[in-house]
Amino acid sequence: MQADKVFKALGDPTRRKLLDLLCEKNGQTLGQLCENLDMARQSATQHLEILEAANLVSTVRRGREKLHFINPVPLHEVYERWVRKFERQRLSLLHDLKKELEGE
Amino acid sequence: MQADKVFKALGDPTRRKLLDLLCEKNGQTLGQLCENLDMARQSATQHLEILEAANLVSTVRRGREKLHFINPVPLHEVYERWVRKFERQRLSLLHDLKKELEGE
DNA sequence: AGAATATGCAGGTAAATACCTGCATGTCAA
DNA sequence: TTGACATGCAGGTATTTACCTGCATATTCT
Repeated sequence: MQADKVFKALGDPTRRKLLDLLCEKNGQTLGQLCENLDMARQSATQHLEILEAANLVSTVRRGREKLHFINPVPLHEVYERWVRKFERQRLSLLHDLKKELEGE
Repeated sequence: MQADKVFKALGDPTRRKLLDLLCEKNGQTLGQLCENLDMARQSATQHLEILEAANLVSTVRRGREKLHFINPVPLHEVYERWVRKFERQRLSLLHDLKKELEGE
């Protein structure tokens, strides 16, 4: 997993919207995705390239079209490494701050 | 939740390291955190400000020191919105791609 | 074949980002 | 009260990012 690419990919509202669009209807072409985006096609292409580099989207060429599919695996890995770790200690981490605010 | 700030905050290795450092020992001062970072103090301050703006870190002033505490809540919210959604459909999303690769 | 369609490639710009140095302020302790 | 220490503030630079326009290539359909 490359946490860096995954988080950077998710750190942009356009790219999160692309994931949501693909979640509604997987396997859309570049053109279909662009219809929902309000930016030039080439800008959308760049966003999709970033999602692909983060392995969050896989593509398949079909004739002159390019189909885009969500790959949920990196999200799961990010969750395992970056969310569960803190989730496990959630209450004790909050307790640390509370104790300090109350004056030790 | 501000997904944008949270993901952008997580999209930098220094900031993820800061979270790991605080996870090992919560409530560290700026100076303590800097000792583990290999960059100027002011650069670390900027990273901590970004984590604080994303609400991933809360601070408490104690005399001339500033203590830093992890706040795990935004991570949990990001998980609920951005991971569980895809996790629920994980197998069907992967199936879409597999089907396409096999030629419909 | 030729026109329409879908995507790729090559730049170019403005704003954001991640660093830095230098100096100022506030706090503690002898 | 003065020196040492912890942090804050101001500004400066190089790189990355998120857009764009214009043109090229590849595929389909008539």
